[in-house]
Amino acid sequence: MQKYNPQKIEKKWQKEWYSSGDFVAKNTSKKPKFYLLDEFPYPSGDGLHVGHCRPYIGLDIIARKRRMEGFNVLYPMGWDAFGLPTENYAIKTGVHPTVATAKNTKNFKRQMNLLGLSFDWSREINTTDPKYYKWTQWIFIKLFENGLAYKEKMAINWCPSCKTGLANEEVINGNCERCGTKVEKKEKSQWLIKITKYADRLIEDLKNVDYPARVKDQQINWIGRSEGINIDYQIENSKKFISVFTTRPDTNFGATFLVVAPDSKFVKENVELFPEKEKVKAYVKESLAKPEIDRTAEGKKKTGVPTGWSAINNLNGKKMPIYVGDFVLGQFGTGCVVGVPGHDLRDFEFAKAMGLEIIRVVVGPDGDTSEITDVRQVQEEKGAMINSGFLDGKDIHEATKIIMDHIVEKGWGTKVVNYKLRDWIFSRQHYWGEPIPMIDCPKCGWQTVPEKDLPVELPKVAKYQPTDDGESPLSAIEKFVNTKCPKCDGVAKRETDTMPNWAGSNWYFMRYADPKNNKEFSSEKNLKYWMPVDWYNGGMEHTTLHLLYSRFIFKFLWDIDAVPKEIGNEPYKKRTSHGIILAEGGVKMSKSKGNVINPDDIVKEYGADTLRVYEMFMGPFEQMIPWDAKGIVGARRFLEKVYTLSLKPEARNPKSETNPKLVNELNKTIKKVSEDIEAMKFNTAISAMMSFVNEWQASEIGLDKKDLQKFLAILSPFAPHLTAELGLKEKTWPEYEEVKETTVMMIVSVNGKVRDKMEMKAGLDQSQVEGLVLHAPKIKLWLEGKQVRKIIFVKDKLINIVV
RNA sequence: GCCCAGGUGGUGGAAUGGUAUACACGAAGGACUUAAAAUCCUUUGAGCGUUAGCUCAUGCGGGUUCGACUCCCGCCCUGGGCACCA
Repeated sequence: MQKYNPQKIEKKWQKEWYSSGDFVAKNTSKKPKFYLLDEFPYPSGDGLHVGHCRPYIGLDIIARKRRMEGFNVLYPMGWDAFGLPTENYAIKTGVHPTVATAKNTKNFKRQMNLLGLSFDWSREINTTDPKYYKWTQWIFIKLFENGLAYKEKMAINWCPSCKTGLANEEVINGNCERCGTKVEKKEKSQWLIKITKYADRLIEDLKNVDYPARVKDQQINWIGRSEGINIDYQIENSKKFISVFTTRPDTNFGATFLVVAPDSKFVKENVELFPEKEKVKAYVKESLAKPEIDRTAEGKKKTGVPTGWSAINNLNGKKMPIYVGDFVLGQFGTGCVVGVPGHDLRDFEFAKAMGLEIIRVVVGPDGDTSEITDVRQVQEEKGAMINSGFLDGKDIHEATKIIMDHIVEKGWGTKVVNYKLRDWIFSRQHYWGEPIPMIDCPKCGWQTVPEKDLPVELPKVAKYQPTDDGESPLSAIEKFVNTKCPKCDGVAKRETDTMPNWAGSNWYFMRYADPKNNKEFSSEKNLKYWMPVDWYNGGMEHTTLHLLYSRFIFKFLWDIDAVPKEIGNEPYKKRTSHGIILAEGGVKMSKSKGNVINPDDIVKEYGADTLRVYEMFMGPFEQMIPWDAKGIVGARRFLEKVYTLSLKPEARNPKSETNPKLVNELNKTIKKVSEDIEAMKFNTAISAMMSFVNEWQASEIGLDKKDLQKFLAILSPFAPHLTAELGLKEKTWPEYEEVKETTVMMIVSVNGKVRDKMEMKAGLDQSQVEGLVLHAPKIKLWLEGKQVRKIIFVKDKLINIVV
């Protein structure tokens, strides 16, 4: 008897597949196209661990099924290789990042091929290849030319450990996304991208894509749209106005003070004029020195100082003192809020801390109209108006509409929409990234590098170390920095900051359509054929980073006709997310904990097909799941069984015939597997095949030649090497016949409790079943002395007698 | 605090209104073997009972329904995201 030897057969078939070009997608085909994509990895020196493999295997199953269904499938892979670990490795060892990257990608590719993944390697891309990042730079230039890239001096998030600025999306709980260091505020001149201009469309167009609800929710939340009104209040004894953003103008009769943020424009412009300017200056200095996280960590404790100025409420002429307080954010709205302490928790706390007046303008729960002295009386979201002149008695929502129109009509303010989303800080002070292709001319200002001079290549340097003063290491290289102005030919300097590591992944999915094009980032013809991506899988951690950024950049390129209009303005039709694999015991796998499982070891011990089946069987694809070193043997045993049973003589004998019961089971299994793969329910697809194999093993005569082909076909996306070895010839996805059962197991219950199961002919109607059931001795026992009140009947399934 | 997902045997999980615990791991017993491994067979939610069988059990408490892991209301816990966003 031959023994299942995966190590031997897997090598053989991989060699065959990768040399034959079986997985190479064609740019023209009579077949319908299907573009399947998983996020490309950062090739770290540690190599792949088993967690990386899960999404690749899952999508590989779909890719293989689609090919069998007659699609021209594009399933590509590449490397998102700019980033800090490689740079840090270069700093430590002096090995150039290009060299380290080449070594790492080679290792990653070896590991991927070890799993038999059906990637089209003819389209392999690398974001650090100058031929690739030429186009990343080109996109930056287009953004600049269209007014969406600008340089501004501002307080940015600064990671003192990585020595670089960070985007808001890269700050997690006040810490650096990469290294966890507490982020500081630092004044720096930075390139920013106006993603906020696309905020509405990034929300609106989610309606047209098939993403999981949690992904849509998170993006919508992150963008944080709020509709409201900017009200201008005149400053007492002055011609100046102060503008305030509010979503609740209905409560404006209850406004008793104004608070401006320490870093707001209003403070910057007027600080010298404040009667209390010394107090204000001291407060501003103190609060800006605090890292943002410390400020919020102090929770609800409100601080502030009066400016000495007051503003006048247009509605009732009331004088409202203006304070500076750091619970107000400088970057949101106008950097200034109107305090309605009776109906906003934060305003209440501020009023209490400063001893300011509190006016009730909304009736509280149970009709409470008393003076507000306690936090629990602060009514925020519902109620009817009171003490508010012409709004009295109205519901707050109705009152909001009325007062908005009133304020606009009177010319006291304008309706506006604000977003939590900020413009994207695009400058990094590191070596290993795309140089920003801009030149600063003392005469002409910022100029783009002409397209013919692209790419601006990273110069060879001896020192990669980022500097403490926040300057990029490139700034020390005079040969790189000093250049000529493309406009006036005068002496000018290059931008020395590089792009964030998200830049290369903004558009990579389009490069796969045309990876070797030297004239365009991707040809119109190929984009029209392949885009949009039909199915994009990736990690939840990218929802408000890469996924949002790349949707934005795609929309921009669509707007400027860099991509054909007919492919639509969303890059990805469907998005799914995989759960990460945890180490045994449910903790994260990490090098420092020493609990990382390397797929190389698993393949060596059990074979790639076993690893593939196990990773798909462990649990739901989208769910986080711990690795179980013992559990994997179940997958191996299953494949062993398939191997042994497939080599049985009847499967080789053309005259043999499968018994009808097993044929029925096979049909049901094909149906289940076909449907489950589409829903990414790989775990239940495998359990159905396991059940089938158990039946197959138990039946005296096994599958015949034809049925064996069908079974191997549905197993092949999961265990492609094994099924190829067992002689799978079928290149199409098998069809199934709908199984009609002749007998059914009728569930008999009394008062909803199962009391018996009776086998009977299928298709009987209620009276026929009643006849059989009501006289059955077991049931009679339950009905004795009781009156039948009602009978519920579900055909071929269940009968419930209510007594 | 807000938004989202989840809570089922010893373990991973299955079942989206109709047989709760499929499939797999582990464990126990048995067969084969000089022995072990591998393989195969049996048992495996808890309790009561000699058996037939009965009762209880899907985080907790209510509700809807002939019937609820599944739907509704109120809690508790775990994970993820956001967080003084006016």
